[in-house]
Amino acid sequence: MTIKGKPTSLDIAHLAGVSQPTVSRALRGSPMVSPETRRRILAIARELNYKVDKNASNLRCQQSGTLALLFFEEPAPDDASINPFFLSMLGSITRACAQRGFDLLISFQQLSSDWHADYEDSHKADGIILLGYGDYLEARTRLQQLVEQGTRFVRWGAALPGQPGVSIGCDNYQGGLDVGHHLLARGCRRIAFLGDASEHYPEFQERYRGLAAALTAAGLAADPDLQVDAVTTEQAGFEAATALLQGGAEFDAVFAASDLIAIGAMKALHEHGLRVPEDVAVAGFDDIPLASFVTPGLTTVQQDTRQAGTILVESLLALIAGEAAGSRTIPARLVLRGSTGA
Amino acid sequence: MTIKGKPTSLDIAHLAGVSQPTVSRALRGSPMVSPETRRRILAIARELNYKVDKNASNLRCQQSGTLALLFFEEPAPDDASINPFFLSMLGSITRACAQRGFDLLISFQQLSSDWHADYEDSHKADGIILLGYGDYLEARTRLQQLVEQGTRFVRWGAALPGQPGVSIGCDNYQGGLDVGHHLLARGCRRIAFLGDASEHYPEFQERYRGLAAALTAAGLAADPDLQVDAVTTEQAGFEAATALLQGGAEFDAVFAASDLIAIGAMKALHEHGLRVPEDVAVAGFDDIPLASFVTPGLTTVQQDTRQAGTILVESLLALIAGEAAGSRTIPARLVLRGSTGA
DNA sequence: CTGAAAGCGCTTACAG
DNA sequence: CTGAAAGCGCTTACAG
Repeated sequence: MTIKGKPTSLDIAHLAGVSQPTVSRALRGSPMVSPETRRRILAIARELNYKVDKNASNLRCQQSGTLALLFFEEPAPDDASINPFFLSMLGSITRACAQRGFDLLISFQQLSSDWHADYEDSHKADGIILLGYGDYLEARTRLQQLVEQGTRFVRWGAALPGQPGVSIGCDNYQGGLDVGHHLLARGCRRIAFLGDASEHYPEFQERYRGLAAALTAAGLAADPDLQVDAVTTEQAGFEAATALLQGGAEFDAVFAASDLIAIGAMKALHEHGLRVPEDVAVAGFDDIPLASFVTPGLTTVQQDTRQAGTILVESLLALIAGEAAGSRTIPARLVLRGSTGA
Repeated sequence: MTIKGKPTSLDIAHLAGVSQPTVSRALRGSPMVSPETRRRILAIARELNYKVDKNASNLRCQQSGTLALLFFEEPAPDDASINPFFLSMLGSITRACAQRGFDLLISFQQLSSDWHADYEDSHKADGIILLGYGDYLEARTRLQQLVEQGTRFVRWGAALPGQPGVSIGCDNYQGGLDVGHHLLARGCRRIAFLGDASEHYPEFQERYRGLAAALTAAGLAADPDLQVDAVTTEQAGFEAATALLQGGAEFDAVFAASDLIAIGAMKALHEHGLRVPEDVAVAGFDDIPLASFVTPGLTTVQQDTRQAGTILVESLLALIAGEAAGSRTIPARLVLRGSTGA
């Protein structure tokens, strides 16, 4: 007997001399199949390289065994500009999905496009993971829509009160506080902050608040002139630091809202003949792989991406299973390297 | 009329007072539907936020509208160690898929695991894109299996004669040649190569061959003692350069098989008190985003990831459509920066 | 322990 | 231009 095209469970059934449902049961490990029958079926299935058709089983079961990962980044002109931190998250999310037998569908979406719930509505995914340092105030409306439509989703971001849906994020405030304390302990007094510190970017805002709290505790105040907006790219960090230098601002340290910003800032400092850390100490946030490989190594705040990915996936699976899942904050950890003289 | 759960085409049909197939036709833009009927159906569909159930339509049409992207990297202990170059490819592949209305399923696989054709056999994907600097000789057997099973796939890699399946790669030989010529023109005579140069890694081997050809053309010879194996990580580059330095090797330039290796090597040189480019010139390969942001900027060979992603997707879609598709090589472009004194 | 039956939500000939 | 019918390949009550 020759089978044209991919084998189906009916083909296996004919070959094994049983009914098609029995094949299905055997393949799914149902206890209601005799060991002998199961063995025969599995052997044939293996020989034919049979794989259950996911479209059929998903249709029947009304679920997909797939999660969708959506990046909602600022419109980026070039493909290469994905933040390495998120790519590290991507790795751990992929792994967490695989461990639980879920596939991962990914998509890089503009904040502006009309993706909301598309993946779930079309049954392509059972739930959605949102990742990205986008403008929170713009994203908020869409998150609200998702909640109203009953879409299952979790997002990586500042886990603050009053947000729609489930957010998993690290303790940005504590991280900023730690960096502030550290820089102050190294003798820095005028600490510039590179990154948006408004409610548009709650994570950066929290980091800035942590820094400001450290300054206040030391009897100092955060100087608004030393805060320069920057999105999360080396280029933005380079430009922000350059602007600060050309504006004649005086500072002895830079706390960048992300490592990419910090690396761009270090380049600008270098080009202006300033030494790191002798003239200006620099600290970042994220601990991307390259943070330890720039010269000098970059002091930064590590976010545990492995843990983050696991929690994101587990929280989403809980939502899908109809269980409760709340927002959570994971710890941040200061990592000392040469850029602050450590 | 209230609908429980997600609306189906049958719900729309009832509401519009037509049959269910007519709804399907209208939604798919069939010309065999009167404008008036179509308008009514589309309005209702929009209002109910109806989306075609992909599982059902895929089952019916026997295709998935999805491509699978599989990374087959060396077993990596930590999630963060994905080569930024591939992540850049990931971005362009995602975009190319989206433009053509295909979804992208991704998976990070070990070379050792038993994924071959799993995605396609289970109808989860119509075809597979393979990405990774794995050991080619190990991968080869699996590629051969894929070809035999009739799986549609394309891979990024050295497009050399005699390989199973379709390979898309850049002109590694020309890139290595360009780097060699450039370093020689800067006065370098003893050029170390960091990276495996055996047939296990044909891309690296080609880069090395290019370098060797440049040396030969200048009346010099490649010194085997100056070639040190290294996989594509900063750590490996750091270790390879350190080994070279501690072994007392004399060299005035380093050509790293990838930017990550180069960045690790630069750190090692720095720690040994050697200046780049004054004491040792350094060049890499890939032009990852950070290459321009390390200090000094890294001279490297750019592979056009946008074009690569587009060609990979187009070639795969051609295979899926039953058309012929062959291996292709895309140009490499030397990018000069401070690390070679440019 | 196994089989006959129904049905998941679509798409596509086949009639009219 | 539209509808009735069949069927994609599964899974899961329901009988026995």
